[in-house]
Amino acid sequence: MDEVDTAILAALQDDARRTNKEIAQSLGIAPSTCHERTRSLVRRGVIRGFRAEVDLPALNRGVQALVSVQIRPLHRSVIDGFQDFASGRPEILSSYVLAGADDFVLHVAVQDLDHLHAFLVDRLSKRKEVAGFRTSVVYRQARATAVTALEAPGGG
Amino acid sequence: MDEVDTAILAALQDDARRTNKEIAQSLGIAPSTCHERTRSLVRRGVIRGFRAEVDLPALNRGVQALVSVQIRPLHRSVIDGFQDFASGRPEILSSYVLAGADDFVLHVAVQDLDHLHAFLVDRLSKRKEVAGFRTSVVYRQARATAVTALEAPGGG
DNA sequence: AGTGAAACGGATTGTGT
DNA sequence: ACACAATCCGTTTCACT
Repeated sequence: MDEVDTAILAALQDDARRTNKEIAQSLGIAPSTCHERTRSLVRRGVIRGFRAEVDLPALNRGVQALVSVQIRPLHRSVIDGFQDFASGRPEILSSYVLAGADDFVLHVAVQDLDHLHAFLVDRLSKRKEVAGFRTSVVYRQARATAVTALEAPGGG
Repeated sequence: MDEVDTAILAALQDDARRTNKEIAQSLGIAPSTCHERTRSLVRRGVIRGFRAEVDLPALNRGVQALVSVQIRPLHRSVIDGFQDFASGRPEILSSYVLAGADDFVLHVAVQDLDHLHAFLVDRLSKRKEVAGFRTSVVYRQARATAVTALEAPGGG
């Protein structure tokens, strides 16, 4: 992970369709070099994949919320079962399994507040393992443009 | 957003480097048709962009956490200022502005627990507007493979 | 809006330095 | 690691339906 790798990674996180030629030129290296570096990043697993990013409002998902959920009993089978449930629900973008007071956080995106309420009371509350939950509507979200490598844990 | 648009969207969310030819073939349509559909999705803003997805452990970011933060006073300028701070910190992947008891949730990814602690006590606690925070370490995360459109709010 | 074909350009590979 | 060149293949455009 030198400077060139980092720059390529930043470029592809910003726009995965940027051509190899363009990136090479912007970095002042040969296209063949840039190409091999990019292949290496994929081969080493630094790049997990290339994905299209969708606009949630355009898909009738103008309302987002983070839902903190407590699960009981806190057994592996129950946790796995709830995560399977979460993976199967179209409303849920991602789910986090946590340490601490909350066992799960669900990132949901739905049409409007009515549908959020319906999801919470008709779907989530119906689950036997759900001991409680707390909902926070998302006003705004900001994401890092490019995720960069941090210093090695030992070498920092 | 008909069936073809949805299928193209799903394919590109799964792998943005899938070729137009491949997608067209899998859907049983002509490459030129598929190409125009994809262009339309981008033009209409349904596709916000194409991004490389990175592997956090490969970038020395093996520890993730969600940090709920309370901010005071709750003025626009303070909220915007804190969000700017969040956008500038390399540890932070994304930040959410919320309704409810928590004003912010920060999704952070750092090398290890030592660095998480250091970020919390050296960076976050130092901010005057931070009235309190609660940290949940992430054990696991699951993301939806493809985000699909939901029924229109009025027509459902 | 969809199709087929033709032109264009970048990806990919191999060779040599 | 870099540069060059040559092939391959997908993208892109266009005329037609």
